[in-house]
Amino acid sequence: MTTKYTIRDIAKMAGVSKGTVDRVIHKRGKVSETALKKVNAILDDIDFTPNLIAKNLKNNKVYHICVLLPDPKKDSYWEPCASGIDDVIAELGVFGINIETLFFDPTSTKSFLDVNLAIQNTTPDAVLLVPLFFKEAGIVMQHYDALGIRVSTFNNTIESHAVKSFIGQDLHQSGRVAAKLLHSITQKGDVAILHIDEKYKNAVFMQEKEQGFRNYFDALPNADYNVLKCKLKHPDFDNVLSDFLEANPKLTGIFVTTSKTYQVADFLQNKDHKHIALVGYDLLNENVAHLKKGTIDFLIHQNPKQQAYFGLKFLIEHFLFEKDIPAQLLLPIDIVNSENVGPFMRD
Amino acid sequence: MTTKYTIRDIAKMAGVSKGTVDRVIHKRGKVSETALKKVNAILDDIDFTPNLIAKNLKNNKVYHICVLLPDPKKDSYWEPCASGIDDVIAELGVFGINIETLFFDPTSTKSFLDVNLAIQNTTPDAVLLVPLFFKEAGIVMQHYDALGIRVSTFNNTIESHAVKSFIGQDLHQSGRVAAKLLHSITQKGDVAILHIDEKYKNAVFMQEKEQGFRNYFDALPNADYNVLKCKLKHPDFDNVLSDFLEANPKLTGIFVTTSKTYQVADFLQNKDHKHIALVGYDLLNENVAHLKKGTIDFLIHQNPKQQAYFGLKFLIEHFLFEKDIPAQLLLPIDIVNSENVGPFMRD
DNA sequence: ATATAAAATGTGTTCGAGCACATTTTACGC
DNA sequence: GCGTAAAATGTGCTCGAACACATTTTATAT
Repeated sequence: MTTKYTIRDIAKMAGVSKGTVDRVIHKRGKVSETALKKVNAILDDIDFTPNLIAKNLKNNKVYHICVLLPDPKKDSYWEPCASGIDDVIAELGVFGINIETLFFDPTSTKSFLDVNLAIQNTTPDAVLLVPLFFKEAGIVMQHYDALGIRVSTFNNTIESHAVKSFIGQDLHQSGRVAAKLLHSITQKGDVAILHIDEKYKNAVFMQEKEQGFRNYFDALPNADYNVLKCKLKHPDFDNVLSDFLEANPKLTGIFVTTSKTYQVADFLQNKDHKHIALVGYDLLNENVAHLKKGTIDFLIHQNPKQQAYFGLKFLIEHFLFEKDIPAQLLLPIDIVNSENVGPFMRD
Repeated sequence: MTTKYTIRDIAKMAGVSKGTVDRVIHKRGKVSETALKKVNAILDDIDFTPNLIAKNLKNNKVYHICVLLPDPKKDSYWEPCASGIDDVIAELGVFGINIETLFFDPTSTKSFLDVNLAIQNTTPDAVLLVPLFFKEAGIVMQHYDALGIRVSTFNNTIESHAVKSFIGQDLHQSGRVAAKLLHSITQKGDVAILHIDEKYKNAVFMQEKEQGFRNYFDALPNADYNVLKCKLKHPDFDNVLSDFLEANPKLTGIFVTTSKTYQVADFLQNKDHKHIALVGYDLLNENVAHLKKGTIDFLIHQNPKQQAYFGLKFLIEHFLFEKDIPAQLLLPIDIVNSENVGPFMRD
């Protein structure tokens, strides 16, 4: 157990006043060579960490942080983020913190730009956002950079050196997890990657998952598997899928690369096929219902709640306690079946 | 955003001194009816939460908390706990906190009692412990209770009303998860529950898992499965297991109820059977090696690190920020295969 | 009415860091 | 040696809650 020193203790030990110690610690100058040496000698001896409680009390600042999410009303995938943010507030709200949550329309780049502009006008201390649109996100990141506003991102990466911190998952590995799951369930046969076109461009993320998925099967020693691929898009979703299934009777497993997995499950449960293994993404209510019925075998949980939680927590701890924000945090890729889904859903 | 009031603000609003406000808030008496009414009127109007930073600064107490674990040298299952505790210290160590980690021999009830006695003599503010031995844990819990020392437990439950807080997993559900996994992999055939006798009594936990496992298969509509059971114990581990496998040629899956799953995997990999699906517990290095080789299909992660993390964090936040400690926290039951094991292992 | 106890209320200090400002010391020119 | 600017150093107040202690008000008895 290390003794806790105060600047007053150090001042006494060095034979100077606490003002001088303070100037040395903060390198504010106006300190003679001799005094500097005396104080540094003490500081080298002991490990002094200033009392952050006292520091915060003196500071007495309410940090203002904006959180910018795609509107959960447009895509319920984002719903759990709110509870992640609430958790952070419950945890760190005792220190003065002002969190403002804002939404943009995930189908509209304009909405994204507009809301970011509004945020910039309020000059918050930091921003946590989902950089859904590559180009536009890059632009707003540069604006924040110029304004000296710290930004953290989560959910998806963008190629911008303005991004200082990212929370998310390894999507390539995520594809491998899906592959391994289908491999475990099906033993052999044809497996299909199924992309469902979203209104907004997440094609890059789907590709990363696909690559991981293929990468796994490619490396298998005996070629028991064929990896097929199918792109679905409304309104001819049902027709294309129907044709695809008829064309591939040996199909034993399907990997859906988006959270719209339930749409495939809806389709499959109406046909009375032999069971086709189904692995997809995210704990939407619709997906969980299929998971419990057995139409979906496994869901991969991308954990938007935890992503928002850590993103916000890191920012606040950075301001309050001067902690470093990790450049990247890759969260575990949670495998969920009908039996362990419970605790993941209490949000 | 709510304005932050201080006791001085309230004093001014109520037309009294901050001393009176303080007495009202802390119900210290010595306040006239009229003053009480005036202050309470203001307190009802606004929601006043005292500045916990200032409170802590005034308090200026270093809380002393003991953590008591089974010795990781005797059972490496406990190794990750240390890093969970380190995480808490990294997070909350800026407030004066003195955490002392102690170990007991998981094969010796005497060791458990001895170390607890030693802890009681140091009169810490709180204790976090693994109540491995039912009877002895119950006894020490009562001692702590009598001494007014707050205790939280994790990993396993004991029937004692002295237990105020428990962090762990739902073991019955955990057995169901294992069952569902074997069901997913094997489709049909015989499945076996395999208990490996430990030096210390965790029979009750193994039973809970067994009940969950059976419960799942019992509820399946068509009886494609037989659930078998086998108890293994050194030194005739290999013989008994060998006989069991020969006696049950239709066996397609095994559920091992302890972290010694690798011992079964070691055995299976030396026989050149057809593949028998294997599901077990915990991310010991030996287990993970088998997981990556494919000898073990799934591991259920009991997450000792997170258990220790939350157990300790709750205690500290209780003392520092007056937060309530949940009576029970059941952590997610993590399903781990060869592909998502990575992020769980960075400890 | 007045002394005196008792109750009520107000004041001032503490916790540790940070910073403004006051005070002291040093340097340098004449 | 002295004056003055500049550099160095020290002092004191602030943040908000808590609590000890000082002061004022009220109640009760004589």
